[in-house]
Amino acid sequence: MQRMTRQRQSIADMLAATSDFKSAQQLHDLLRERGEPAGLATVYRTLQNLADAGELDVLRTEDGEMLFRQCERGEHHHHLVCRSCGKTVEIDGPTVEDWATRVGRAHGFSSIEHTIELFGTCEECAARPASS
Amino acid sequence: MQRMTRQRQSIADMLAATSDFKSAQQLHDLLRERGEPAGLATVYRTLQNLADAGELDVLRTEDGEMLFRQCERGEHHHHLVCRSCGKTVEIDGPTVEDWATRVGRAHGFSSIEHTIELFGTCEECAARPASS
DNA sequence: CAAACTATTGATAATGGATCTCATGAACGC
DNA sequence: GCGTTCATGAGATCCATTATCAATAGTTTG
Repeated sequence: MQRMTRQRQSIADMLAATSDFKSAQQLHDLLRERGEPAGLATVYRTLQNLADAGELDVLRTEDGEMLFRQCERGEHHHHLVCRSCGKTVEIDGPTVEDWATRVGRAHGFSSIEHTIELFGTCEECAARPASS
Repeated sequence: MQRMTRQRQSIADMLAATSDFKSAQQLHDLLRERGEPAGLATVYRTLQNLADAGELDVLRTEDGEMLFRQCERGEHHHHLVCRSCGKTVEIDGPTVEDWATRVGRAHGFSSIEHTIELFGTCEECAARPASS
């Protein structure tokens, strides 16, 4: 049975409140700062569960760290992520979807899936010299 | 100065001989089996160098492991990878490249990079019931 | 060819994200 | 409340990758 605990509630709230991709560690820190601490293991577990349930989108940074985000739309879409602050824009690209399956088929591949993520520096971070 | 050592030669040969994406660990094992062992650190370092020099393409598996492959073309391109046998086809998509930067700019992002990989089942693997 | 110079190697330690362990604590049905 | 059972979390563990650094081996030079 699935129980609603204070930690799960906090994590869910946190995710609902932000619109950026965050790592488990970041969430762990944010929760502590907010005075609603949760064990790191719990954060990881909860994120895993939510991701499995399809309630979170997951992606990996260049250095392999997992980032999570609660997305507005449930349907398939992609992301434009600021590599310095995590700011995220949801993108859909019918053009690209078509291109992907078309190219796949052309080479005799079936059950085609694709990974498409865009990374860049958002306006604010580009303006700022270099801080956190 | 860049020196040509036995290890580097072996690793380069190994990469030239295969057409599939391989992990550092796999290459390390293959080299040992072949009787041309190289330290794991050396394998990682060499792969890193080659990748930095743009002579290798890198991608990450779902569980975050890095895979390397020597691609025919030096220019930017993407891959269509068979998820069951690793067969890889090099893809280029001018359409997609444009789309990526266009979308990025439209949202005020700069220094835009993108990750686009296609996964599917190749003809041979689709025909075969289920083996390795 | 040998000495000297220095890039490279590699066994091993260190890192760091993610997962596992398991005794303790908290949800919730009754 | 009570008890059953799931959840928590501090710390151990895993595993890919990177750093350390003394020993080794390309290269150059005399």
